[in-house]
Amino acid sequence: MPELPEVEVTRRSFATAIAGARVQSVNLGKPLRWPLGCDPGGLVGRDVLSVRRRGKYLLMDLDAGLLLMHLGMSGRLSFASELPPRGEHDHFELVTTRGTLRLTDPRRFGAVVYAHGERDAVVQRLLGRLGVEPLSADFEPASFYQALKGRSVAIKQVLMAGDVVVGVGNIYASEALFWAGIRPTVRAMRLSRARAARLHDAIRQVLEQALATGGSTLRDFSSATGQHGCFQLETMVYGRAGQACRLCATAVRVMRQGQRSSFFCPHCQKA
DNA sequence: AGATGTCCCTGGAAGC
DNA sequence: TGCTTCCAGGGACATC
Repeated sequence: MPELPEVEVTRRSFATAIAGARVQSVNLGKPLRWPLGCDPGGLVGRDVLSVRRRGKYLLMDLDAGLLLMHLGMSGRLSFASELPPRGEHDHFELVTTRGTLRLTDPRRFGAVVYAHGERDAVVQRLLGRLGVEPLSADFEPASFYQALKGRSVAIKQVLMAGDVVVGVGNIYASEALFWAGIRPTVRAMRLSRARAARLHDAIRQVLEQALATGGSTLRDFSSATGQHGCFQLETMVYGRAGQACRLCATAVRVMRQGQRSSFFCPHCQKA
């Protein structure tokens, strides 16, 4: 499932190529998570200026308005001058003078939403509460520690919520907590300054490592030009319940937190 | 305000 | 072998 590294790899794979393109037509499949929010025909003739990323959202700036795109869990973008015929899971297509951008999403948790501009209510609703970008200079240990101070829930759930730091999904949350030596159940406000700093570093390193290796995930992922990650992410705990920890050989455990699976090593990760 | 639970969807795995 | 059930997950939303 696409988390920050996969979304960023996707963005980089087509952002330059599509910049300057003019929209020629729009094709819609089955409904996605939210309606497009405009007449598809109204996009025809618009120019694509750039593609940015905020959290797990891609923002495609047009000469008038912008498109917010989210890959959900199973979404994947393709961009090419010639794509295979549309399949049953292809639910959004932007045909442009530079090529066709296509969203393939079997589970349809993804979305493409039009906004008139940055101040549009839909932008505020979707992006307004997002936390800091973990790979930016704004993500620094002191303010991260302060943000955790106000939260009484488990640290894993705070990471996943996205209002403190964005882009960290179930896989990278589990992995970062492993590297930081912190059990997923520890209440955020109970973390010491030193442990918060270790977690801050772990989040950065896990995401940067994934990004550097092409955003490979456990499941099928490829960029908009069909490139796969250059290796399968070797997880320490995620998806490894019952298997030996790669550091200490203790059996990795799995538990449920807020309807999600959390994986941890009971020896390497302390309460 | 923060915390909690629910829902959306379908492919694949597991269970019978 | 073929059916049914469960599970994966992001994140908005309603409710407390």
